[in-house]
Amino acid sequence: MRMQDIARRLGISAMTVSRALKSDSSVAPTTRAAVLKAIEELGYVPNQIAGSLSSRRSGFAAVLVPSLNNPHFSETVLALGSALQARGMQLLIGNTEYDRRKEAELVRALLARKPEAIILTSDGHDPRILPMLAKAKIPVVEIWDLPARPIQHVVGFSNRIAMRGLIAALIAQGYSRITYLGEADDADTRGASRRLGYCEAMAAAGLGPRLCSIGRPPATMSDGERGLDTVLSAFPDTELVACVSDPLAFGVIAACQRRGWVVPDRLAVSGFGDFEIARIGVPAITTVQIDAGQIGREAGGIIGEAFDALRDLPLAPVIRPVPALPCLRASTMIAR
Amino acid sequence: MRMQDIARRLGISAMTVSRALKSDSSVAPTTRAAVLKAIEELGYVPNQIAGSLSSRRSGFAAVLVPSLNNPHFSETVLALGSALQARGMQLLIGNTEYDRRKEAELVRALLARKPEAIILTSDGHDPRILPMLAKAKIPVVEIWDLPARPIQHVVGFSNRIAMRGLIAALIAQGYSRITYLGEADDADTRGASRRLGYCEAMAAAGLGPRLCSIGRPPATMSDGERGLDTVLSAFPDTELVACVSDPLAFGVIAACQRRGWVVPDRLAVSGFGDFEIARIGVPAITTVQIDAGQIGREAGGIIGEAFDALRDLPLAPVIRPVPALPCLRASTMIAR
DNA sequence: GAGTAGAATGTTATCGATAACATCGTAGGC
DNA sequence: GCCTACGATGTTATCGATAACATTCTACTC
Repeated sequence: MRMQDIARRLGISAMTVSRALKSDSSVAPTTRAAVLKAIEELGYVPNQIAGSLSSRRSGFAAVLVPSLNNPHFSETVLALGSALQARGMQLLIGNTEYDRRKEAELVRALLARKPEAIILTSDGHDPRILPMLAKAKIPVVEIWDLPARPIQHVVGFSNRIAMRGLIAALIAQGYSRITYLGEADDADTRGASRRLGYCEAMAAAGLGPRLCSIGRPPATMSDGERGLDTVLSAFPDTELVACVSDPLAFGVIAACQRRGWVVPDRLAVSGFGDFEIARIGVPAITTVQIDAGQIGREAGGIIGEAFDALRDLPLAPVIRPVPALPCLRASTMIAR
Repeated sequence: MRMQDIARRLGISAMTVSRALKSDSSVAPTTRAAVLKAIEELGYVPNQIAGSLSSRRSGFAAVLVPSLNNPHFSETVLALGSALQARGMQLLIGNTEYDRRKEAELVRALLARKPEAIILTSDGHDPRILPMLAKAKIPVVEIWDLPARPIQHVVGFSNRIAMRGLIAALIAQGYSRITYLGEADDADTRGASRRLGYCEAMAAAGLGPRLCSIGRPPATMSDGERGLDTVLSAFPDTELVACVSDPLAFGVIAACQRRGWVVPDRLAVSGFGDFEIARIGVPAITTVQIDAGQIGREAGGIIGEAFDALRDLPLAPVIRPVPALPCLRASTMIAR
């Protein structure tokens, strides 16, 4: 069924049907009512593919995340989706699985759908995506990090500085034998940045780095459970395990509890990200607070601004930092 | 840039370029190589919107889930995405937020994109979506429940029977003062089914229902933390709190631990879904095991079969039950 | 060497909506 | 009462790829 069919049924032209469906055009109220009624009765659903081709507006925005299982990214995607829905846009989600090559393939596949904006979870990108993005001439927003050479707009925070701040705060609490537990894969630059931040904070305090790694990103609770052994065999005198993320930290704590160890008395543990589990779990987990929803909302806002800006006068690149501050909780609160 | 431009550059026709891009057509190897080279050099990205309109194949499948934050649904979506990617299809994700009206709107919006299949998270549907789905003439798969009147294909399990089985197993363990804690909203039929299963199991043992509710779906860990008070004020003699989901159960356990209560000695707790947290948390949580990934993979498989089946001879409706069995763990293991 | 099969490529029409321009009619100003 | 302006609607061309059919041209058969 096409617009033509609706039109013929009412003795009008397809164009009038088209106009009746987009509320801004000038159509007589009675005509519009008749069109909407006919559409309802016939169960007509417009073909947006044809509409997109003709109007050169796909109604899509594309977002690439490394993982959907991570509650943080899903929350960002959720907030972004809501923000864009207000502008009548659908979100196309691509899952890179922390794989740079996969990201490049997805960028190509998604650009073929002519998105009107694209959101990348900042990470080391395959250089080949840059010309493709440039040619697409659409707003690009990188989220979840502050890249050294931004492509265009950015909403995020420095994973390095945030982790450095957390470790510095913990050192200030009196900890010194702090061991870092992260993922094995360096393609995940967010993980690598956090590790670097840890190293810097340790160095600033005159301490050497104590690095362990387990599993591949994203780090899971199960990785944390196994990770405790790794940490203890490499650095038996560890006082505090600084984990790359909250789920990993939770796993380490669970492993401690299975051994009958009290956290933080026997071993302290910190995470990153302020997942719900960090607030609710017992003990509550010391972490870096990130508002994943805010990142999505801000990114949606920037895309809105970019659309509102004149086409010929594109919006100047926006770099919008979001807070990422240490939050000390019971898992590292020890009287000394 | 269009195919025309590539073609002109090589002195061939656009059609040949089109054929070179889809490997099955007959194009001379040298021609194909030249085309691919030119495309690479020029950074040409085909316009899939035009392609879809012409070929009447959108390359999309649409999936509707009540929530993306729920690790279960995101895992299903992930597995589904991988299964469909193998067939070169992209996944369009819609978030219903447990809202039937929203679901209906999304179905309409997504059908306008001409998906080649649609996956619904089974729930009470708005009746208006049925004619729209019928008209779309595409495979429809309902997942995560066994609806009484399936639309077409189904991959899921009976939430009612699964919960009934879990409660029966717990009663067999010696528990009798079992209080149910779920969400307040009945629009979430999966939650309502689980509650019904609880009631049936209690009735079968000659016990009356003890029902509490907290928050709106999806139940969070925070809801669980607050829920303990609700349960105790309504049924102070409760021995076991049967929660509608694992995160809720985790919250209840956390609240117990904050009170210094030992789970399960002072109060036992059960969940539903076998989330990672149920396995890793201490104590491990008694639950109903569901393989969320399997649901996605099976759904993808059915869609594949439906495509392979002749267009005129559509695949007969497939009802594929997945296991959902009780898994007794430490959170209810008490010597009696 | 005529005939034919089939590989390689070109031509034309089409998918279904919408942009851009054209037309018609009527209300209101002078 | 004529003219203008604009509201309401129609017509035509177009978006960019691909299906379907047409056309070459080569290689091989008998």
